[in-house]
Amino acid sequence: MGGNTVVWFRKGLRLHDNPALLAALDGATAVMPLFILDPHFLRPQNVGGARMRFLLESLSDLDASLRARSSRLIVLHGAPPAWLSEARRGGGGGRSAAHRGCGLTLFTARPGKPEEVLPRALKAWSAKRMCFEWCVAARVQGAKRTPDGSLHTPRTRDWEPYAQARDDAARQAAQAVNCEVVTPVGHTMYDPRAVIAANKGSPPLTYTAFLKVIDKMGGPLQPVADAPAVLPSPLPNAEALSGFSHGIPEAEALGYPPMDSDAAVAFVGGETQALRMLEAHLARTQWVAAFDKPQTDPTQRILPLSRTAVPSNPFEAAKGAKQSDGAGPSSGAPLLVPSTTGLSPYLKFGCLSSRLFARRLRELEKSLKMHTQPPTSLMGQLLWREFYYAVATGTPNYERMVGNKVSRQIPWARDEALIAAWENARTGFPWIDAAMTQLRTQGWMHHLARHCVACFLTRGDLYQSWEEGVRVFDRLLLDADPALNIGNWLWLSASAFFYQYFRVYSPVAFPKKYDPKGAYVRHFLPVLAKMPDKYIYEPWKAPLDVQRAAGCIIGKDYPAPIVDHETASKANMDKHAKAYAAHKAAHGGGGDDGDEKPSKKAKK
DNA sequence: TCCGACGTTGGAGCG
DNA sequence: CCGCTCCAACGTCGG
Repeated sequence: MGGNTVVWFRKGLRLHDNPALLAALDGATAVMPLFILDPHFLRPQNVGGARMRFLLESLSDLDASLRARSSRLIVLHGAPPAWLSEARRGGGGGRSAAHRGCGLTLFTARPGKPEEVLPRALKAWSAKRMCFEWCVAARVQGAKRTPDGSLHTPRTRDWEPYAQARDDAARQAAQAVNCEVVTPVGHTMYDPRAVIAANKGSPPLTYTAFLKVIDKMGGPLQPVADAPAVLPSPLPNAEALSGFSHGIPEAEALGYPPMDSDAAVAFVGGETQALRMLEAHLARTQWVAAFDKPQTDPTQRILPLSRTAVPSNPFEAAKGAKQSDGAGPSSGAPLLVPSTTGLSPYLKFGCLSSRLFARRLRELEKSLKMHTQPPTSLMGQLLWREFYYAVATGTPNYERMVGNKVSRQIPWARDEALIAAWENARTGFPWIDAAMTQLRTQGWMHHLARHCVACFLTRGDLYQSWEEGVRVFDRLLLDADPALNIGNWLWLSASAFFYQYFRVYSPVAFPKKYDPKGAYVRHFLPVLAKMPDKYIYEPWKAPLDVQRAAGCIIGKDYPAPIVDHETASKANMDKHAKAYAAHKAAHGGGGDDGDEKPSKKAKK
């Protein structure tokens, strides 16, 4: 063996429990840890500012950890400085251009794609082996329309998700220069392909079925390895590839506007912070033991911590601090802890290994007399992730409704104005708009808040396609992981996995249970800061003099509600019932696949 | 083939 | 504040 080896990082931005990295180290003389800033992801239409910053921070952290081990991260991109300054000036940008944080030009020429960079790099470095993490092909592309407007995504039968095409191209590039390619599974505990195989060739479609399958399979396939103490150094001047720039840029240099002040409080990217957060959570033994997902509070906010002085244990630091109900992110605001772990962004980028998390959880659970169980326990949350990965891997056209066998075919309405109102936090429902504002500024929402806004956009109120929701979440969430994001949208829209469409979240009653004084809404929608508690979730009901006193006139300072929730949700239930009946009519008599459109003549 | 229990997280009204 | 029932209405699994 021996020779020069490349470890190509995409997700998996960590040194601990990194199978691709370990495979690269085996017998290598020089190891080039490589990250390519893919222009596909440098577009605010595809990746929002908060996630781009999280990524760049994660890269800096990885670089620092590598440098402490006599190595370094080689970050290559094809953007010459002139291209970047062009980006900063902004320009077009389609429908996204008006959004905060989305003022960047749509680029037609996008140099520096991995399939351009890799052949040059492998050749220049005389690489004998390249290792990268195997990745499920579920990348979501921008929304597209058919001329008749009936479908939401292209109907090309052989349309290949982005990651699949990228990785295939990488393999070919390596083969062309006789470079061996190794692609172990590192992102999940189980190889999704093995789960599918163990279930007779198709993914399990219920959580309990999934649990049975992995029980049969035994433990996770891969052991959990520590970070290597030292790495073979990369070739000197490995970065010097003509035609490409190198180094980790600032988000501003990539054309992103300065960070929103509220965004600054949320998450700091990188493996170092991920492990720190993990330990902080595991130290709260009783909290872990009692963790019961549906009981966690969606209105708790992320702790405002300084990006330069992160407390080693935010939960200790938060002790004694009171929840602020003031408007806006005031300086010196008390620390607020999320009611969940907030580790999802770290799992998405692989700053934290799910297998390390699971192993530590299992150890802790063994030491406890009693603890909660899947699906609602913390371990249960990690297993949901595995479940969705198996479904995503085994479902062609997973990212869209048409041609997706697990998705019910629903005749969603389409109204650009409604979608835009939802996306831009202008629905007139404070709970929905506050949650969407948290998403837009911080890149994170509690799971139950996601339920509410997803139900609202789809089956609950607006009856718009879940694909529109996927698109927005995919851009704005720090933790946007297509397999999980799409799976949850299928769930919430009652298109797959969950079918009790008559259980609709009320944008008024639901948040009241957790936060009757509306502190969460007041924080994210300062315009409503002075609205009396009684009207905080339905300000349109406040008498005009109350609105005046609160300095917030509905219809002027804050939108009037774009739908009547009671009327809309009832009408939508009826539509869903008809769509289900059409499905039953089409499949009841031994019908085949789900290609046929929902029929209008469905029986009641 | 039928029937009942179950499914991570609904709302409203009642006692 | 809790636990319970009902609400028009679901599909899946197992016996």
